[in-house]
Amino acid sequence: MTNSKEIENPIDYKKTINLPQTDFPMKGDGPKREPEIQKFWAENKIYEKALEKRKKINAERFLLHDGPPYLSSGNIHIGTALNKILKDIVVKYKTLKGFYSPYLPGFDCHGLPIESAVQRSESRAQRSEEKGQNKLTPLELRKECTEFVLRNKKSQEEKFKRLGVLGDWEHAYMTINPKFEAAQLRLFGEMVDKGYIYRGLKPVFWCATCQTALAEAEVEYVENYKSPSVYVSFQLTKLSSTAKKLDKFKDLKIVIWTTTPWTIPGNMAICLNKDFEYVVVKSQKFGHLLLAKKLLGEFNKKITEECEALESLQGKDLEHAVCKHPFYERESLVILGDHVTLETGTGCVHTAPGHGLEDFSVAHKYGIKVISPVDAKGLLMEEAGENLKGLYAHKGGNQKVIELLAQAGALIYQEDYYHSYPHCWRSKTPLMFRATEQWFCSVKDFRDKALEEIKKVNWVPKIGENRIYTMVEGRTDWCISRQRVWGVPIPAFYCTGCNQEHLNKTIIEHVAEFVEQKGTNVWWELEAEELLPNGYKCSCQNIKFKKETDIMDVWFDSGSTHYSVVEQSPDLFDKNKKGSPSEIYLEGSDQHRGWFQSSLLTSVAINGKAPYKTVLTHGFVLDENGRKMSKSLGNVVDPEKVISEYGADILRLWVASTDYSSDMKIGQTMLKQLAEIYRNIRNTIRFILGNLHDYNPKNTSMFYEKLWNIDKYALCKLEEIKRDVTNAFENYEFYKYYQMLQVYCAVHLSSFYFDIVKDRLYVGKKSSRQSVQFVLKEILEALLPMISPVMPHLAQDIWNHLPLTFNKSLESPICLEWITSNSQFENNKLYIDFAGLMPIRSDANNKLELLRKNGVIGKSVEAKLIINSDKTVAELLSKYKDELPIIFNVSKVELLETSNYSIEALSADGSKCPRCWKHATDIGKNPKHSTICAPCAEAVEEGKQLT
RNA sequence: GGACGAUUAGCUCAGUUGGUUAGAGCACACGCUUGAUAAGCGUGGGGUCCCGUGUUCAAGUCACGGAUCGUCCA
Repeated sequence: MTNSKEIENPIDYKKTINLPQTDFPMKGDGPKREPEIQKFWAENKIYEKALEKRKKINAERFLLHDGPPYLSSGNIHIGTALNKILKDIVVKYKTLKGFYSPYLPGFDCHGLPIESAVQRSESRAQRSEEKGQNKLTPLELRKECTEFVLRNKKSQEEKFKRLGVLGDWEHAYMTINPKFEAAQLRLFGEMVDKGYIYRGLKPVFWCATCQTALAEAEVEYVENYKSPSVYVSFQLTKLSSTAKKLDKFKDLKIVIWTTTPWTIPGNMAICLNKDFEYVVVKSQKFGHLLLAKKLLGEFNKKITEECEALESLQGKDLEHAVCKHPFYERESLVILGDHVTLETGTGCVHTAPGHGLEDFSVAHKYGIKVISPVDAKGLLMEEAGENLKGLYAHKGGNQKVIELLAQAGALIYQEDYYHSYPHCWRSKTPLMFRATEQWFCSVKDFRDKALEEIKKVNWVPKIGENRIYTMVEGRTDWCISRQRVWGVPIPAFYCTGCNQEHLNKTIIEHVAEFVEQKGTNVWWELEAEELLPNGYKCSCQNIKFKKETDIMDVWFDSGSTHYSVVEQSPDLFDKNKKGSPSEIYLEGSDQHRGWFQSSLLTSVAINGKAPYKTVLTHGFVLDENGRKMSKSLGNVVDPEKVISEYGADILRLWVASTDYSSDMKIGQTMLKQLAEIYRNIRNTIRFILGNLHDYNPKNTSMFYEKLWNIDKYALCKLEEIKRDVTNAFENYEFYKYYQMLQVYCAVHLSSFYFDIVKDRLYVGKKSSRQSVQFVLKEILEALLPMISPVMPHLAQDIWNHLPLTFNKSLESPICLEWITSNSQFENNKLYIDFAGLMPIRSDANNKLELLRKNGVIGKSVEAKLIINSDKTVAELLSKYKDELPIIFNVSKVELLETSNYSIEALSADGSKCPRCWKHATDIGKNPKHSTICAPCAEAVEEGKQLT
């Protein structure tokens, strides 16, 4: 080309500038495009490949063991989504970090809510009507439950996958898998072998009409139910040494109050509150009586007397005193309990351990026997005495007891009392608490060990430790039996001859072998003798047995997963490894009472150690105003709707953005904000991709020393972000990561570095452009793994649009390595200098804004700055003299050393260069390029030589 | 009713052993930009630090009491 030609055909300088080029779309369009990305992951086995990569190098294992969500529905709610996403973030991060971190999802399949849902279901009701029957056999019911559960599992699984959660979904564990059930039975066998399992009486809600035990969920409370309320006196026969001053009242009686007189035959104790003040009064009609001081006024009104306190003492002084039962030759012990209140009654609580839960647990502490002389039909039994035998407790029983009390001179007062009382949801009849034979796990036998283990676990947040510690410390024995059919059977047998119970490791192993082959249905399919080892005999020589009909508490199922899932899998568990099988459990804070505890108990029972090293808990998800979500309030946020509107990455970003250590809020305001942040992050990366389209690291000999100062500064800022983000992930503080990522992209990159570097990228010389590109590549390579755990779809999308020259031997950023620090990029001097330059830049912006307001300039680059400053600042500025116009985004910066610091902004000298848009006084200096400024002319000439 | 936790700008979060005028990003308003353009830049307004009492020279921060919300338990 010659000069003359150029004059004839003036160069279109627009074609000589390097504008961004990329196909990476500005919009994520998650609702539409995420499923395609997920399909890609599945088809190309990205999860498996990421694991394989770690397995090859024999990487250290990091096991997050999945707490199984309950399959009572096919839908997932926002809390479940949060939980699964948190887990996925952890697993993806640990994998990037270099661990072998498999994720095996699980599902909790048994239990009453499922059994009830199936019984209530429409199809079920319809069918039973057609068949003219209402009761399914256990096997029929179990079949329907199985179908129900499998349907829900499929549906939940799809929804979890749509969140972008990767894992071994194909082999997800279910608590109805025969292998799982067999392992659970074996774990139970170990506990039996250690003597932790025993049979005892416990009061349960009992419906006499249906003749069955009811669960909490099946109980309805009826308001204004009429009960006979009675005040009853118990003669004191022995005082404790701390109550000697009461010796003088020889006829002293304790007054109790109850609304269920039929439970008096079950009375074994009287419970006082240790802190209350109790008084002795003299009644004209009844002699010396003892009751709580605060309730004396009420009591006086009832008996229409004005009794006065003669003596007073604290509840604790009466502990271990003894009374006589009003109509049996039996003692009733005075005990203490915190559940005793001063709301109504006398402050002395009639305690029948067979007829009330609180009574039961407080009596348990004192080793008091449980008696319950009521049969399944609600009739008082022989033990209650000839007078009461055969009477229905709630009707004739009540009446007769009152009569007997009156005869014994123990009835002080009687009236009708209206209160809310539990009823059966099916028969609508009043319930009773009835002690029945139940199976227990004796927690007290290994409580101390469990408490010791709790202290060793890393609880995140820390407060979780107190929560579970006090719960385990104060818990009574674990009642593990349920009178249901949808669950794992308790594999016990009873001799039909002598009724002896048979439960031991050998029997259980024998049953477990059947179960492993055929599932727990076998318990209902086979006869007792078929399930027992050949020729099994009772010590009474009988060979006929009955099977236990109770099943295990569903918490025992999930509480066994550390053994029945983790320890059974060579992939998840290394038999030679010491310590807990799982690195981490991650669930909602309600699981302190649930899964964390049931898992801890079974694990300590058989292994003597906690099943986890770390337990991370999160709070609950509330609506935008901090209210609980409920259908009736209409404030439920459905994760599926969030996904169909914003995409899974936005939902995942929400998870990362909020501090889960307490309750979290979600709503449209937040989601819209998150969508904005997502867009900003996305466009920041789009800018990088666009400006790297021609970048080929192989052909670039760019060394750190050659970089501009602002580029070096950008790299040392990047090092800071890399370090801080890694710390945030290590501490599971994802909301800190979110804040950092957001500020980094919006402030450090978009509004600072990218904005000032555009000039060099678009119109600068090759070396200047490559200096920037070197930095952009470093930033991009750091952002990919940083984004990948939280927004994997975005990361994959970026990956798919990387310039061709990038090394893409991997298929997905999920398989990358986590960022490592580069000490070469750390530059403390630069960091400090720029910390000094930033406020000056801010002052300059203020001046430029004034100029803009006055209509003198539009873009900052149309201006020049004159900076007056003292020596120190002047030295700092002159150090970066050449880069100041770029840093301040103006055409020229003039420095003056004066005593005062001030900045002046003026319209720049010269005229606008049509190529770089800066104002210049050297336009046309290069005769070959008469219309553009000198640096542009140089850049254009350089470009020509390159082509 | 009991135990535990939360409460700083419209939203998400900082705020160190108590120490200047309580910060950031986003959102909002107003400008600029058409070479990141259904993007980008600049400037600005916005706070009863849940309420009350106390300790202190000094309280968002410490103590006590209360409110609201949430979880578990009864």
